[in-house]
Amino acid sequence: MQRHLTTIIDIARQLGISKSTVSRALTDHPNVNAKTRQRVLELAEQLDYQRNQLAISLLTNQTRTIGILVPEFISYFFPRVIISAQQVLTKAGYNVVICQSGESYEMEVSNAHTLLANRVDGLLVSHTKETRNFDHLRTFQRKSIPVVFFNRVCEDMNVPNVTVDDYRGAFVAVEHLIQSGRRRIAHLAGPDSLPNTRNRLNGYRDALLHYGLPIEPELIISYDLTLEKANIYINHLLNLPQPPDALFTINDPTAIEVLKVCRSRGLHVPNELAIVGFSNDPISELVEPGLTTVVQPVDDLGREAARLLLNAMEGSATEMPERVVLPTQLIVRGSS
Amino acid sequence: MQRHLTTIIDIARQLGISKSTVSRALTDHPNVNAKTRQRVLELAEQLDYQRNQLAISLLTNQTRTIGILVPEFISYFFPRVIISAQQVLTKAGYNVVICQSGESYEMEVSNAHTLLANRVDGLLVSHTKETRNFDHLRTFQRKSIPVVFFNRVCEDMNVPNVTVDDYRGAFVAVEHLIQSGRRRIAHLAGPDSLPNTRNRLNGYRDALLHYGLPIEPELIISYDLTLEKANIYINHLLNLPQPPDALFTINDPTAIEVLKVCRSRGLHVPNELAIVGFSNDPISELVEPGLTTVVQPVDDLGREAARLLLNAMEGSATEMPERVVLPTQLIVRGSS
DNA sequence: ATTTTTTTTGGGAATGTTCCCAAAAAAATA
DNA sequence: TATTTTTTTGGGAACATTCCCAAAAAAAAT
Repeated sequence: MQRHLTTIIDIARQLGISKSTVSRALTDHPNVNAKTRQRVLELAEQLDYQRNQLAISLLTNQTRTIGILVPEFISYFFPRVIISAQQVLTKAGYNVVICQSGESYEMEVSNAHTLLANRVDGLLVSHTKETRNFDHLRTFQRKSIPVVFFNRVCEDMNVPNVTVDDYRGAFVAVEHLIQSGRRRIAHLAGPDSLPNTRNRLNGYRDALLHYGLPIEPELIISYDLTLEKANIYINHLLNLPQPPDALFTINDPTAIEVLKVCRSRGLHVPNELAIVGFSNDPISELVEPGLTTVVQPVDDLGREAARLLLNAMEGSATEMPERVVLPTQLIVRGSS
Repeated sequence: MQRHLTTIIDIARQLGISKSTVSRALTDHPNVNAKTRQRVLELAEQLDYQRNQLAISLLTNQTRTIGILVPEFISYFFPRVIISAQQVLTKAGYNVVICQSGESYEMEVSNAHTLLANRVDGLLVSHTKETRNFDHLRTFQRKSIPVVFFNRVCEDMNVPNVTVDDYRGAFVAVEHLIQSGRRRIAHLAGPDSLPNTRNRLNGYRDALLHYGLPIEPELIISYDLTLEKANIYINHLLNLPQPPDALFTINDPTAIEVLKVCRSRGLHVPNELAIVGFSNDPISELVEPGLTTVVQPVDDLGREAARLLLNAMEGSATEMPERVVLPTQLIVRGSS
C-alpha cells in the first residue's frame, strides 16, 4: 500500500521553486507572482493534487469538522434533524461526521472517543436511552470543545440545548382526548432515563388533573421502545378488567403498533379505542385510520441545534448557555 | 480558542522522561519498564490524554476511516444498508464517515473532495440520480483508494460492486400480476440514469414479452422520484382512455402514493387497480391494503459492500473486481 | 547611477506522533 | 571484577502543511 499522493513539495520540485511559494499560490495568498501562481495551479490540476487536510488540521489545531452523535437513524426523526443541521453547518464551511450508537451506551462512549481523537471542532448530540453517565461528553467540555444537546438532553451539563415542548405537546394531546369524551386514558411511556419521556408523562398527568380525572397507575406503563415489548404491554392494557378507552403513546411507531393490535383483535378505532401518537412520522397519515399525533418541528430542531453550536464555536461562550424550546402542535386525524 | 490538549510531550516533561518512552508506554510496546508504563498510564488518565489521530494518520498515511457516500438517508433503505455496513467495518477497526448529497450531483462532488482531503482509506458509494460524470470517483481509483459501489453502480468503472437482482425482482413481480389476470400493466419507472431503473424496466418488459403481452409505451413512464411528479403521472395514467388494471412502481413510496390517489378517487385496490412496489419499506405492511412488493436484502447489501471494501483494502487488488448480485423476493399482500 | 520602496521568493520552525538507531542502564555470565 | 547480553531509554527524522522572517529581485523614485 505504498500509494504516494501528490504533495506541495512534488509540485515545488517539478517547478524548481520552494514549497512556500507553492503553498501561497494554492491558498490565494496575495504575495505571489501571477505567472507563478498560474504555473502552480496548472501543475496541481495536472497531477490532481489534493491538499492534505490532516496536515493543516494538525497545524491549525482545528479540523472544521463537527460530529453528530445520535442513538439511531432508522426512524424518520433523526435523519431529518441531521439533514437540516447539516445544511446549516455545510453553509458555514464545516464538514459533518455522523455516528450512530444503535441505542447502546457502550457504542456511544466509543464513538465519543473516536470523535475526540479525530479532533472535531464541535459536537451535536442526542444520547442513547441507556446513557446515565455523561463523563464521555463532559470530556469535550473539559477540553473546551463546544457541545450542544438536542432532543435528548442532559440538563446537568451546563451546555446549550434544543428540545421540543414535550410537556405542552402531551398536555394538549390528552386534553383533546378528554374533550372528545374519553375517561380512561392510558399512556405508554418511554424509558424514565429520557427527559422527554418524563416531560410527556408530566403533561399527561397534569392534563388529567386539570380536568379532574384520576391518575391510575395501572394505565401508565413505561417501556424500552422496542416494538416487541410494546406489543406485550398493549395487549396487557386491552386485557385489563376495565380496559382504557384511549391510549396516548410516546411515539408514532408505538401508536402504529397499537393500531395493528386493534386491527387483529377486531377493535374499532376510534370508537372503542382512541389513539394519539407523538412525532408525526410520515407513516401516520398513511395508515387507516390516519393517526392523531403531535408534530415535532424536525427541521427547526436541526437548524437551531446547528445555530447554537456555531454560536458556541465562534462566539463568546462565557454567557449562560442558551436553551431553546420549540413549539409542538396537535394534528387530529381519524384515530381519535 | 487557545485550548491546549494534553500531548505526549506534556506527559514526558512532567515525568522527566522522553516522549519516545511515553509513546511506547501508550502503544503497548514491549520495550518499556513495567513501572514506567504504569506511571505514564496513570498520568495520562489523570490529564485525560487523548491521542491525536491526525498526527498518527499524517505519519502512517492511513486514517482507518472509510467514507460512505449516499444520495439521501430519509428513506428506509439507505440507513439500513449503512448500519449493516458500519457494523462490519467497525468490527474491522475502521471508523465510518457518512456523507449525503441530497440527490445533488454538485453536493456529491463536493463531498467526494472532502473525503479525499480527509484521506479516507476507502469509499462506499451509491451515487445520485443526477450523476453522469464519474470523474470525482475515478480520482479515488487513480490514487489507489479502494472504491466499492452498492445499489446504484457505475458499470464503466472497474471496481467491485453489490446490487440486488433488480431484473429478476421486476420480472417476478410482473409475472405475478399477469398470473393473477392483469392485462394492462403500467410501470412507473425511475430516472434512466440509474442502472437499477433500467434493469427493472427490462424485467418488466421481458415478463410481458414472455407471456405474450404487448408493450405499450404509453404505460411506461420514467420520472425523477419526487412524489409531486409521481402524483401527476399516476393521475395521468388513471385518466387514460384505457387505464391500466395494474401498476408496478419503481419503489414503495411511489406505490404508497398510488394507494393514496386510489383512495381519493374511490378506486378499489386491488379489484380495480393492482399495485406492486419495490423494496419492502416497513410502511408497506402497515397500509391498508398491505402492499405487494419486492424485498431487497438491505442487511446483506451493507454487509457485502463492507466485505468487498475490506477485501480491496487489505487484500490483493489485482484480480478481476468482484461483483455480487443478491437475490430479491416477492411478497404478496392485499394490494394485488 | 544610486537609493528607496515594493514585490516575490526561500528557509526554517512548528504541529503531535511513531519508529529507527544509538546510548545508557541493568542484569547475566565469565 | 570484567565482560557480555539484555532491557530500557533518548534523540532525531519523517509526515504535509502554514506562517513568519529575512533575503533576493524587480520596480520606482531620487
